[in-house]
Amino acid sequence: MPEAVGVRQAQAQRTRSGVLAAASAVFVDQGVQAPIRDIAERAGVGVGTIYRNFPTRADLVTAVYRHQIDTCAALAPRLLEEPGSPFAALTRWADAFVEFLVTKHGLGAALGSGDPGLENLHALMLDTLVPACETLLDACVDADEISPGITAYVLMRAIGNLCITGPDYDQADAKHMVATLLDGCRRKA
Amino acid sequence: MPEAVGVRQAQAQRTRSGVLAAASAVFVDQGVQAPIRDIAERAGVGVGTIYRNFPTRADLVTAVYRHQIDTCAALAPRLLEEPGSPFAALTRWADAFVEFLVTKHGLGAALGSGDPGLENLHALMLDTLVPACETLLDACVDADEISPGITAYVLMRAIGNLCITGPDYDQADAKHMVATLLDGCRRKA
Amino acid sequence: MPEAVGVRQAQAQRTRSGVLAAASAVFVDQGVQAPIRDIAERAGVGVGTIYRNFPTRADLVTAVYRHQIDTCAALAPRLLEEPGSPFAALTRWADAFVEFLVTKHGLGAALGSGDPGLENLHALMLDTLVPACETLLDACVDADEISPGITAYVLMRAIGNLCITGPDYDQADAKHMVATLLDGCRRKA
Amino acid sequence: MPEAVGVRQAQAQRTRSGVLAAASAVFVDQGVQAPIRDIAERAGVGVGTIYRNFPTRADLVTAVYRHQIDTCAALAPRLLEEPGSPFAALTRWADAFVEFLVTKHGLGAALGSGDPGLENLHALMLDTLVPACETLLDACVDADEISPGITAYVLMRAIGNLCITGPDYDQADAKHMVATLLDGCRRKA
DNA sequence: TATGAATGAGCCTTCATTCAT
DNA sequence: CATGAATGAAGGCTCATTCAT
Repeated sequence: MPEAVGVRQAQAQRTRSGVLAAASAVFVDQGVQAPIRDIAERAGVGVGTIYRNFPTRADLVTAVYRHQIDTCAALAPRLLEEPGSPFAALTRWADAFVEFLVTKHGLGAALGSGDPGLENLHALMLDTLVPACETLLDACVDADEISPGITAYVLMRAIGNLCITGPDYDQADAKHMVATLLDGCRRKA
Repeated sequence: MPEAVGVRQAQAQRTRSGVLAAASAVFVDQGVQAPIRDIAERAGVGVGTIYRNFPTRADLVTAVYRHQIDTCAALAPRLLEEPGSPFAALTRWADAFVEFLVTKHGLGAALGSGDPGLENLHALMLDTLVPACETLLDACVDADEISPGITAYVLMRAIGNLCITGPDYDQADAKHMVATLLDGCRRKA
Repeated sequence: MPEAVGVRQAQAQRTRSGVLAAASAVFVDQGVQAPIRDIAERAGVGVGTIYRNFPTRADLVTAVYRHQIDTCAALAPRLLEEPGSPFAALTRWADAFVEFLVTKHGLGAALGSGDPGLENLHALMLDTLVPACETLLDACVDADEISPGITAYVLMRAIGNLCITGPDYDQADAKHMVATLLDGCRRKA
Repeated sequence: MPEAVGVRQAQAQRTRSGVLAAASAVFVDQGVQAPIRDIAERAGVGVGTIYRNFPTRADLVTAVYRHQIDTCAALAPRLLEEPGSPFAALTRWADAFVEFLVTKHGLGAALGSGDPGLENLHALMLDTLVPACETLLDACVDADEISPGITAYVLMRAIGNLCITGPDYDQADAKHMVATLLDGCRRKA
């Protein structure tokens, strides 16, 4: 009964997706440290199901953000191909990255926390976003728009940190500061 | 027996100091959310002693950092009086602030976490550091060195966030990014 | 596997019952303020199991006594239907109520303590026992056997208080005093 | 220096009185289980002073109420000497006892709790109030106003229990129930 | 004698994690 | 595979009690 297997796989996939959607929602409400049980309840599954699919919290966090990270990474080459200076492309890419971060409560803090167990999210960023950012940075350096000496990783980490918002430091402030930081990277004439 | 009272007060003061030293050390190791018990053990006292001296965790955190915050605030007017541009003074003050933050693991994260209960540390910063920073910013604006539109509070929050270090993003990186951010604040000619 | 679910539910029900039995026993020994841990140990379960089934102490206390309270309430109409005067029915109902109270060390005290958190036990009594007692009292008043002016609630509180036993004031004394109180309620010819 | 000793003794006595006054006030506010520290603070002394004067909580509770208990006991013979029936004297004495109990939050509950450690308060009542009550009861029996078979101790315990008040069972209700109980003790014609 | 800082046992509560069904 | 009941470690906080001064 090969169909039966397919049905079962499809069901399993649906369960996984449901968990991811629930986790995403709960992370926005409560941050990435939310109790596993809350996520299970929101997803309408047992906690065991979450542990089966995502043995560690970091696995879950990573899976939740993987798609958006991939999307963000894929944006870089497209921006470079568009007309305009490489620095403009970098700026627009940073906008997208910031947009991603500020809409996810606690993710920035999680990234910056050095929390072991979130290392694979860290690794995911290194593997996908950093290379994407690097192409943009390299293009800027080649165009003599920014000084060399700023690595993609450090820049992204800095941007990530700037996106940790709070009561008196909101998303607009974060965007403003990121823009200011990029401006500071610019090669002066 | 006035001496006896003095002896007891001195002993109590020593205990208090020991707790503060232990807390400071534990905060570096584990962050400001470290279990009270750990701090008590490090200080060689019972948990009750901690609660007696610092009824809430925020009281303890605040006490640990108050002296350094005050010192940092007092630096601002002195830097302004020295020869050199206001922007140079701002840069040097930021250096001191960064130095303060990066040597305290987790403080930046704590400040940025919006954690209720850390509100009075927040308040302490607002009350002492923000005015200090404001005098520097105002001087820079007056000297037409930076554009208006950046508030002291937001700038400090941004600097604070940039000082959340971790593996692959160390103190040197933080300083570099802060310098870059300040450079981005500069009025272009 | 519908049986599997049934098995699990049955097991959970057995656990719940075990907790209730343990709690009942511990309440007799130590009163309703006994540590949750003691109850968990007596039941042979972890504290988490108690909290899962009974989020608050009041939930546990209420559950322990609910069955007996219901039984006691259901007795009132049956006694009224039996031959004999309404006052005799009231007396016999009070006997049953006293029997219930004196076998539960500390319940009377708990009811009389005004302890917040035991409000729903209080409410349970108001909702079930007070109406039961009221029907008896009303019948007595209608039969001109007792003077109006005594409310069911106050009478039950008084009976409850009289059932707080101790050394030198045992169950027999409590019953004697309750009988005397009821006698005092009687309309004199 | 015999005067010096006298001065010191007088000072010690004043301290003791202050503690008793503070304890009395705190007991009314918080019940007899109030933290020792609260009493010490209200008295303006250190906790050690309380422990020195009253090694156990029961010692303190007992001392607080001793004077009032003595006063209440002394009332019995005076009431008997006044014109009127012995039962009227008993009623008036019960009124005084109730008045004493209901104005002391938690004392009734404490008396009824069987709490070991409050045994000496218990003993104090046995030694002073029970004999006083006994003379009244005996006089009533002699006058054929109440049936024998009710002991002074049990009656007082019952009255004490009836004085455990709460939100919906106030002092007036307690007095009413005590009067009803006494009425129930009365010999019927 | 008086003080009150210090101690630490004890209770409460949450939640990550396991595992029998 | 999914479930969710059960577990118990972990951390918070209070307060009775001791003892050096």
